[in-house]
Amino acid sequence: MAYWLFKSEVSTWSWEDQLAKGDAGEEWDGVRNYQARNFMRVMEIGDLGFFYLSQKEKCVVGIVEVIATAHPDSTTDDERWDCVDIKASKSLKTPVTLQMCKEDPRLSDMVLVNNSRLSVQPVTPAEWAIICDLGGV
DNA sequence: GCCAACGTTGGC
DNA sequence: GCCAACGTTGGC
Repeated sequence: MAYWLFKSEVSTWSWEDQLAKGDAGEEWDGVRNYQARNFMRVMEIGDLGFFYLSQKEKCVVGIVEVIATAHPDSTTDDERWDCVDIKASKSLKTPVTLQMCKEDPRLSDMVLVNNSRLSVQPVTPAEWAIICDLGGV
């Protein structure tokens, strides 16, 4: 099982939007970046991911679970783009901010800290455990 | 609102 | 296949 991080903006797709979808989940569409797409292509059902808000909030607010492996993105006819389906698993008790990640030396190698532009990224088991701890889950 | 970092496009 | 130009993202 692997760990990931999904980035969104509140104005596009908020954590509340994701929660509202319940166990049915929703496809993580709109990704137009090869690196991000390649990560989605190797995801497996049951993989977990952080739900991160960029721009204003800049924090991890929840945990999601992959419920469908990569399939064509329904928002485009361009066959290059695939996406997975995810459902909300749980909310963090305390959002973990980007600043907290940057200040924690154990997270200094995190992709989020070093390559802020990548919208879907891998998270190591160690990083996963640290952020869950900081988030109170 | 600015700007750095990065990705993509297209001419050669 | 290289690289300049351009567009986008996201932190500050």
